[in-house]
Amino acid sequence: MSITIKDVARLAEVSPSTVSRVIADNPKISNQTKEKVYEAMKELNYYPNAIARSLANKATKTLGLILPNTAEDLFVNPFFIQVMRGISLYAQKKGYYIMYTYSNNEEEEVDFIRNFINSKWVDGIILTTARKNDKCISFLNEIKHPFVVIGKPEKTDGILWVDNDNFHAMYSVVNYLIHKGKRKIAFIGGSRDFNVSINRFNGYKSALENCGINIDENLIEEADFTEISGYEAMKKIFNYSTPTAVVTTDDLIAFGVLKAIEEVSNENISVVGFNNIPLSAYQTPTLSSVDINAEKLGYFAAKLLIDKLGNKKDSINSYIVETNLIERESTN
Amino acid sequence: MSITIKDVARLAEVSPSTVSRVIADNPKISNQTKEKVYEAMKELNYYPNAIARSLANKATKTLGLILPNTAEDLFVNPFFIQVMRGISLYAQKKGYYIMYTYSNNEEEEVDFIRNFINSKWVDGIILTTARKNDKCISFLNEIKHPFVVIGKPEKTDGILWVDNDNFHAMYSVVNYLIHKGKRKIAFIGGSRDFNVSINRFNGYKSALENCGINIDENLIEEADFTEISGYEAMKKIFNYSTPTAVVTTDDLIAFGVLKAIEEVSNENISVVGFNNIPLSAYQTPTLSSVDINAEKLGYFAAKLLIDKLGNKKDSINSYIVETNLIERESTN
DNA sequence: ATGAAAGCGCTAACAG
DNA sequence: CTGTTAGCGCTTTCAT
Repeated sequence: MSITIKDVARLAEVSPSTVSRVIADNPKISNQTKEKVYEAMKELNYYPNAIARSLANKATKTLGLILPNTAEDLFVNPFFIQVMRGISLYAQKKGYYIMYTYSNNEEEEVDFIRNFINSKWVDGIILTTARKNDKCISFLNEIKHPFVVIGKPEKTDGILWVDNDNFHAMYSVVNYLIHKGKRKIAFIGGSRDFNVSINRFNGYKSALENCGINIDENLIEEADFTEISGYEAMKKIFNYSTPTAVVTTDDLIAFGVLKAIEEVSNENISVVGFNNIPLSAYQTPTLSSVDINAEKLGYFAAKLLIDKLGNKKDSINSYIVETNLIERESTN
Repeated sequence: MSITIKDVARLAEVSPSTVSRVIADNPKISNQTKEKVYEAMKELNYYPNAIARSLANKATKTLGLILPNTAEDLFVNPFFIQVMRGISLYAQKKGYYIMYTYSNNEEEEVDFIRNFINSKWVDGIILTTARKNDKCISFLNEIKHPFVVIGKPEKTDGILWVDNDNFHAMYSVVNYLIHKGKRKIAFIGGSRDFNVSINRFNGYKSALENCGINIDENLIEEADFTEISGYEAMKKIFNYSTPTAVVTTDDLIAFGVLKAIEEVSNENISVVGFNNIPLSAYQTPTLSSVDINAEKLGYFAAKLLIDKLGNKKDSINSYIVETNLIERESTN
């Protein structure tokens, strides 16, 4: 009942293959017949059937997006929505579609990926996080299916990825604090299971070393991505000594730090968060935080993958997205 | 190079159609041959090609999700992420896939919908908002393509929709405040372009009327979904008089109200927000707010649509998702 | 530059 | 219960 290529062909008095060529904008079709065909398409209100095209082309122009369900801060942190929007922006430009899926754990993620690929639904996969020893990455790498990772994977050979320069971002923050006269700077970071955490920690260390400040292990704590955990980590540090500044790898952690500081009512301790979630502008004091430009991360992830799928042979295989320190009251 | 149904057929020594029937779990296939076929599939590591199935079935088992790009609170309000998760939950259960798309305005939304449908990508559409005089709804209604709306549409005949009982939710809030002894209750609502706003306003009116309290037009203001706008609306009300409570249709508006109240430092004015976004727990005072259960909205939207697509003839065509007032300091 | 025909992988009458 | 056959709508050699 749908109008097909045949109907158009009949009306335009050409063969179906000619119509197909017009759709694909094949150069060796005379402008004259092109016109005829376009008119017929318009008259019949014809739209190509994407499924049929996909079957014949063995490509769907669809990307599969793997979203984690676990991230506790999924609702507080607009990271994923921003990433999705960035992806969508580039994908739409290039006529690509996005399918998303949530999974509960790494195993399930691999299952979804396998399903996406085996059923031939997607041409490529976008992973929204890079874990230590990531099963999704190794799986995709093994079967050699096109994919891109948001976050820097451990081994990067031949893998597409986008990320902030987390080392540099933290390095800059610490440097900035040092130049404000702070020398006793504590570090409270997230789990070392995530490559981000490690990279940020290294940035912290290098900045200190570079200024000839000794690393004090007692000023370094690990926390999970919650406020309470940040609070406790700060308490621990206070038990040892009082730093003049605290850098963290996540805003929620920083919120807890602010709370702990409030209790000792010391107004001279600077605090910096990471991710610049909306809540940070609402803390007292308002929290300075590093904006990671999540939308751009998504945009370039899509670009990398789509360009690769388009067989641009010489295409680059990674992007670094810049970060910006948003200065607020907590670093005044 | 992919393994197809034919390869399986050959190995299992049956015809392709038999294999197809096994995939579709057709009841009239002997268990014996079923086993044979399953073994062959396993041995060959066969997976059905979803595209080919879709073409033959004239159905993709895919839903199209229309996300707005305009919503200013997209990043502050986890509404959409929660809705997406709810949708995904039910869809995965039923073997459905989700494609999402962002659009910049109503026109563009209609374009995306048309494209989704004409290209035959999706079996049904999920709209995440119901506007006054909604073009997407009327378009979909016209072409009679299956869809579901999150939010109650103006005319509901034959349309699938899920929503909170916004009338009742606001009615309850106002009632609750009255029983706390408040009688001079102001209302600051969002644009009447959204059906939600209208319904909530009606709930407000009814609750007052029901308790024999006269509606005072000077205590009623409209605001857009921003803090500043809420602040100004509250200022306007203060110019006229000082209410004992303020109900709003959005947390951001309520934030502005809190700020205006803080300036006159009156601690006896109760304030209630709507949506219960994470930020509300971080205000001073912490903001009481109505939780709308966004994930459930998504879940039931998917259920409604998928069940309909499954031709469950007697299936219901709307769901009401409950709301909960989360009491915090602002109503103490 | 254009047409004929085979095929992408699966499904669904129809026949037996 | 199972096989044969003809599509689903589009693309793509291979001719001409």
